[in-house]
Amino acid sequence: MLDIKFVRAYPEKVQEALKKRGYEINFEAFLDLERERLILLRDIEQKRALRNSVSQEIAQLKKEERLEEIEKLRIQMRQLGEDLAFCEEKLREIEEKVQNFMLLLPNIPHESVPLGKDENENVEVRRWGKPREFDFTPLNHWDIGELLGIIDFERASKIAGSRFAVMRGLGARLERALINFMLDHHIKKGYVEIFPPLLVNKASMTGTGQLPKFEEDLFKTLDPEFYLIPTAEVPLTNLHRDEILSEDDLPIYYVSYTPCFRKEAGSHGKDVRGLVRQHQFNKVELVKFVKPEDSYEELERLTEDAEEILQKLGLPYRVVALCTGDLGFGSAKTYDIEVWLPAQGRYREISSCSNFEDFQARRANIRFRRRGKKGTEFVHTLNGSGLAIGRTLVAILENYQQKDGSVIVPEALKPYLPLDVIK
RNA sequence: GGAGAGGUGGCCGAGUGGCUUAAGGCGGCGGUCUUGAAAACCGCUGUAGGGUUACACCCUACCGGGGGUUCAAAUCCCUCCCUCUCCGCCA
Repeated sequence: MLDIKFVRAYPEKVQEALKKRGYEINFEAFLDLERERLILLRDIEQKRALRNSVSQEIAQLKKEERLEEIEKLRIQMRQLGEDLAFCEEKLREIEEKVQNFMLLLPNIPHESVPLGKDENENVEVRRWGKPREFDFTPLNHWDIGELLGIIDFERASKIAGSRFAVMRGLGARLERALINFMLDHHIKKGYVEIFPPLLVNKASMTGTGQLPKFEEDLFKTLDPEFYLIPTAEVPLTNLHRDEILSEDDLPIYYVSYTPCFRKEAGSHGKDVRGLVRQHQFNKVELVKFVKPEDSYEELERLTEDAEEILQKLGLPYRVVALCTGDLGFGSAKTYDIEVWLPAQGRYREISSCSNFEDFQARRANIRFRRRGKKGTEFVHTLNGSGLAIGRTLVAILENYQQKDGSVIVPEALKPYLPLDVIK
């Protein structure tokens, strides 16, 4: 959420910034509501002040047993109370409208974010590794997986449906090896491992920005009502919801392996085959809580931490800075890491690292107090995949495949999967 | 699923209708003392919104959420949520 005082004071600045993201927002109705809200608020507070002082007076008169005077004041105050109740109801309605408007405003992009209208205008920042030259036509990962008997899509669709996979034998072990390899890497870099609940409440989903705008992407349970997490970002960021941290607690680094659940509504026809787009997938996620002045430096380091996984695995990749039009709802700046997939002949997203600045912190009410200073400030939150497990597995199968259909196990993974080849 | 207890400021914890603008403690900040630190002592210290150039001052709200009774609610009533304990069931 944006700072309402800022939006109120500089609506044209906010409008202009959001235009860069492709949002055309009219602030007139909002500004009218805000004006009305403040007038009403002042009126209500004055009435409350009057009631409070008269109540004090009544207490005093009661001691002196001046009953007729009390009765007179009571009648007046009953009248005021009814008036107040009416005004308060009206204020509630206005506040709800204002709140709904604010919750639907996306974050303002950082000044360093390239201008652009969609993913075609993202800017490549750097490349690592050289795509391997094949002396045969590389297979798709789903063909490799089926040939090796390590991924079973057919039975997955029988027991669950489309966009699910069964990992079998060495496929399951490879998945597990990748999880442990990534977790250990990040723990060494100073992240604290968390294993959180995979079902969360509505307040948590609102805190990180999935709700109210993206309800249709989420799986939900009935009775009792819970949401399945679409990413560990949700429980991790909400760990400190409604907390006031001390300056000495920061920065906080968390790493977490969790399954993630997404409806993938609106992606019909995209990536229908293979592991790239699933309703359930595993991911290792990084989340940081930092002081505002450090957040852009922390974004660079978080992105590097994710990149190092690909470097260790010897998988070629590139880093792109998302342009204003492709930026996620709550993000002020995002780097995507894209891994090379030889069968598709292109780079595909495997990680997305974002600085939310105080956007999530304001929604989730995550603050900190500076040593020796009065008052509180919102922390900055960041997160990034480090990495998506399924897509990493795809990249390994495709990049390390051999002519005979077997797949070489990358050196860095051998402590976790003590084999030379998967065959 | 059944029975019971409880949710109060950064933390602990008192408070059952009006001198509560929430006692007291811990923590934090400042000071005295000290070569320095600790201890001791003294003072200050909740969050948010509005009025304001102003974290000076004034007002309002906030004691799990929502609603109600009342001139007045942390306190009484209703309702929902959450936590803990015991029993039952269970990986």
